[in-house]
Amino acid sequence: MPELPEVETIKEELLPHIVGRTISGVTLFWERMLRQPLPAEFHPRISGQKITGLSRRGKYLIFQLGGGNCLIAHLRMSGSLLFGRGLPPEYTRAIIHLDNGNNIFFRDPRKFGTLQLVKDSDSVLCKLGPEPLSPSFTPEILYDSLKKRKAPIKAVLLDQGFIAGIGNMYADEALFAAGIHPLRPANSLSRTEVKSLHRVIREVLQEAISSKGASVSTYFRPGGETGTAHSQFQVAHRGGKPCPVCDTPIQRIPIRQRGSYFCPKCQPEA
DNA sequence: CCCGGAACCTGAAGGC
DNA sequence: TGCCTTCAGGTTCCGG
Repeated sequence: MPELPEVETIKEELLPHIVGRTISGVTLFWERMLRQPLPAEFHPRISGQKITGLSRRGKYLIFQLGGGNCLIAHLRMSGSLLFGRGLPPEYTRAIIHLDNGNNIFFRDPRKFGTLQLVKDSDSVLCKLGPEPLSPSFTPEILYDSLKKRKAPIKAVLLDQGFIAGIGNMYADEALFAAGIHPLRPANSLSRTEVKSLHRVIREVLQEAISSKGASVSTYFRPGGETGTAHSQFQVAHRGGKPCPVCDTPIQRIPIRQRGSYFCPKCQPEA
């Protein structure tokens, strides 16, 4: 599932191939992925637009276009963007055609991914919380915001309006690295614990970016390669296996309908 | 505002 | 073998 490190990798690897190119057209095989505007307005507005930049905010990818438009993509759970020419891969839901014959294939078996063309990217991105890797995200800000939340810390880390870009895998990894039980009420964390959590969130995300993301299930990089971050996972998707620190079997419990993996000994409930 | 649960989807995996 | 159920989870929407 693409989370911040996966989307960051896609952005970095796609960017050199597409910036400066012009979109000759977009093919939609699954129209419901287009959030706005309606297809009749979408096609004439995007065709012929030059791609002037590509950026990431949270798990969103933002294609900056000439003419004051932005194309915003979200890969949700099973999406990937594959770059190339030739026949579209299986499960391709949209194709962004470039003027030099190359394409961006939006592959998405689960059909959860979205595209939207907007004048102002902030209309979509304004509800996101801080970027965890930005300098303005400090331990003090994290502590103050956690104080206002009594939901399980795991659920709060997944709230994109609280902090942007963390998904199920990296939330589990960060909580393990900080030794914090995922069900702990967010407002029960001590200043020391929050300082530690703040540090490991950054470390876990930064290391995953260095490994080009985690290829569990359907994540691929634009060239079709996988990432290797999952090979460094301590607890995520490792239910029943021994904790790498203490050998206790890793537990899996549902929190907000999502599988949460943790070590009951290294991450005590109290 | 805050919280929890359903809905959106489809392939994979497990049960009988 | 084959049908059926369950699981996977990012986001949005809805109800309390």
